[in-house]
Amino acid sequence: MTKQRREVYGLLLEDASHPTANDVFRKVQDRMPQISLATVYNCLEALVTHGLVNQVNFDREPSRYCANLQEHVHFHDEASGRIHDIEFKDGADIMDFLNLPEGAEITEMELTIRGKLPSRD
Amino acid sequence: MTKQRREVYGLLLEDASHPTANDVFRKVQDRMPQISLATVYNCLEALVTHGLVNQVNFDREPSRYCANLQEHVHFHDEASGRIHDIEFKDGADIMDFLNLPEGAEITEMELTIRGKLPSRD
DNA sequence: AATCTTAATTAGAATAATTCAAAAATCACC
DNA sequence: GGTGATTTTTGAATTATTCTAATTAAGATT
Repeated sequence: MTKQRREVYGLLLEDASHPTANDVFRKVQDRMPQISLATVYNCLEALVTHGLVNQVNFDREPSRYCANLQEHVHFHDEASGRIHDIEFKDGADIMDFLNLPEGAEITEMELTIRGKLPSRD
Repeated sequence: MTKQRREVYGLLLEDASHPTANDVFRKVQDRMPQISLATVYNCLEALVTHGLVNQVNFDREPSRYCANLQEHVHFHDEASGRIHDIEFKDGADIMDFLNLPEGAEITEMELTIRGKLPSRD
């Protein structure tokens, strides 16, 4: 854990907006003006490979990063453009939904939903 | 529907391997040597926007295209590198699995699974 | 404290998928 | 068959990300 990694990680812990590498770069620059974009990419990669952070890909958009390690689904609100974390219901198992061939093993799964959230007035 | 679009579409109907734009380009070239990669991209885009073809994104890999319009899930077999289409069980509704806020509307969803399929000997 | 070793950061160039722009070709319709 | 609109082509541009080489920093060792 270097200064830079701690800074990037700290930012992700506070900021649940699923920022891109560039977003992270701009925000971290406030506190470490000399940091480079490549370092931000390196830090994010290190955090991801060490399992502290998840990399989230949506369509062909730039990757986003989030420090919410609990298993969850991403909901892209079309109105606001924001991404929300949605949890599974208790006891829900995706295997129950799918016609998976006998003996298939799931390593990892990613579910992304696009839609509209009710506007809260 | 132009010659090129028909060719690209025909290929996708026959080829369920979820080819990338480049794969499509190389294969279509056999029958239309003068076609350009940009045209393949244009054709794919046209087919996608007209709803004949789905664009599938997995992590940061190149987009893949498939003409299977039935709602399905993509299973990335880590052993073979191949992508398989998996269908939902009858009557399965993803809404039943998720703690979605009241009133949320789903426009579109994409589920991708990484894992191992049993090797068939 | 000085030095050695290793790993991380930096800056900038390189890469790869995709998109864009302009000119040429093709198509649909009169 | 001509005309206007749309596509294709070619090649250049863009953008996110990765790579490279050089520098710097961080510990460990004397």
